[in-house]
Amino acid sequence: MATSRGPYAKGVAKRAEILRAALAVIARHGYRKTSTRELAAAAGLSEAGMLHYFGSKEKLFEAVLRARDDADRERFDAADPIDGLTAIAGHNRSVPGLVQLYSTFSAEAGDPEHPAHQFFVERYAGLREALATAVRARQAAGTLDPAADPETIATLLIALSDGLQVQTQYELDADPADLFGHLLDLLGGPTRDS
Amino acid sequence: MATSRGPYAKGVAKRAEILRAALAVIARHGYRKTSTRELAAAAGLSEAGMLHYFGSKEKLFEAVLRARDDADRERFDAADPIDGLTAIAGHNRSVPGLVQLYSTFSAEAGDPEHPAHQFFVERYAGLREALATAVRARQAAGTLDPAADPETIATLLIALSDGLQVQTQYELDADPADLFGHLLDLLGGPTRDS
DNA sequence: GTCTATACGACGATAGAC
DNA sequence: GTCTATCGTCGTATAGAC
Repeated sequence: MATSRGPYAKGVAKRAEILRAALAVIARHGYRKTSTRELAAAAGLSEAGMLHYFGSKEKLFEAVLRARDDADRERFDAADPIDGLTAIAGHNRSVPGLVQLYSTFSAEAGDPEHPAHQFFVERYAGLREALATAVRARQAAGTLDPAADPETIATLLIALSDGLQVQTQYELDADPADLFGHLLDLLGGPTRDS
Repeated sequence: MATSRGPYAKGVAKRAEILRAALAVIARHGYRKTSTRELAAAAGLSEAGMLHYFGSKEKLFEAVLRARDDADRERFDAADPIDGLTAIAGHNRSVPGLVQLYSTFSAEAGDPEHPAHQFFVERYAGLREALATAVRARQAAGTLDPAADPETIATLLIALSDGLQVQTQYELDADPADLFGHLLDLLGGPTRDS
C-alpha cells in the first residue's frame, strides 16, 4: 500500500539508488563497455544482488531510459511537445553517454524478441500521438502548413530527433536544436510568405 | 599485382565468400545474436580462420556495411543523390537484418574508441557533401526553397533516413519512401505556390 | 598465406546457502 | 534480500600444421 514506509520501501529506495549509480557509469562509459559487474560494483552490490532488482541487464537499461523520459518530461513539459522535443535535443548534448545508450538500445531492441521491444513500441506510439496533436494545433494557429499530414510530420520529427542523436556523435558541427528550428521554419512557420 | 590470378586470388575470393555467408546469417538473426562462432560455421571455417581475414568481429561488420554501401551505390546510382536516398529507403524494407546491423552498429560506434568510428565519420561527411550538392542543384532548378541552407538540409535528410530505419522496426505503418516525398514537397517542391 | 586446435579472461545469468 | 559459486557463451590471442 504505502510506498514510502510500507514493506517495499527499502526495495524501492535500493532500486532508485542502483539506477542513480548506473546513470553515472553510463554517462562516463557510454553503453558499449558497461558490464553488469561494473554496474554492481558502482552500486555496492554483487551482480546477483543487483539482478535481484532488475532481472536482467536489458531490463535495467530499460529502467534507465524510463527514468530519463520521466526526467525529460519534468524538465521540459512545454505546452507544445514540439518545443519540448527541440529543448531535449539541445539538452542531450550534455549527456552523451545517455544518448549513446538510447541510440544503441533502441536500434538493437528492434528485434521483436528483444525484452525491451514492447517498451519502444509503446514509446513511439505515444510520441507520435502527442506530436501529431501538436502539429494540428500549430496548423489551427496558422504557424504550420495546413497541407502537411499531422501523423506524417510527427513520424518525421521523431526520425529527425533519433537520427540527429546518432549523427551528433560523428563530428557534426551543427546544433540539433537549430536544425529543428530551421525545419519548422521551412514547414510553414511565421516566416512563410503570405 | 594481379588480383584475379595473382598469389592473393584465393584470399580475395575467400573474403567475398565469408562476407556473403555473413550477410545471410545477419539477414536471418539480425545483429544482436550473431556470434563469430556462428559466422565462422556459416562460412565453413574455424573462428581463427575467419579472423585471419578480418581481424575482429567489428572489422568484419564494417566490411559488411561497406559492401552494402557499394551494392546500394550500384543499384541506385541515380543522377540525384536525394532520389537515391529515397530509393534506398524503400529497398531497405526487404532487408531488415541489414538495417538492424546498420542502426545498431552506427549507434555503438559513436564512441570515438570504437574501431569503426572513423568509418562512420568519413561516411557521414561524404554523404553530407553529396546531398548538399544535390540540394543546391534543386535550388538552381527551382524545385527546392532557396531559403534553405544546403548543408542543413543534407544533415536533416541523413538524420531522417537513419531515424526512419530505427522507427520502421516498431510497427510503423507509413512507407519511408513516402515520407521522403512528403518532406521534399513541403520543402518547396513543384507543388509549392508561386 | 591459409587454417586448425587449444586456451583464456570477461561476460550475463542461475542455483542455492544464509 | 543478498551472497558465493558456478555455468555456458562470448570475442580473441597464440602456436604451429599445412
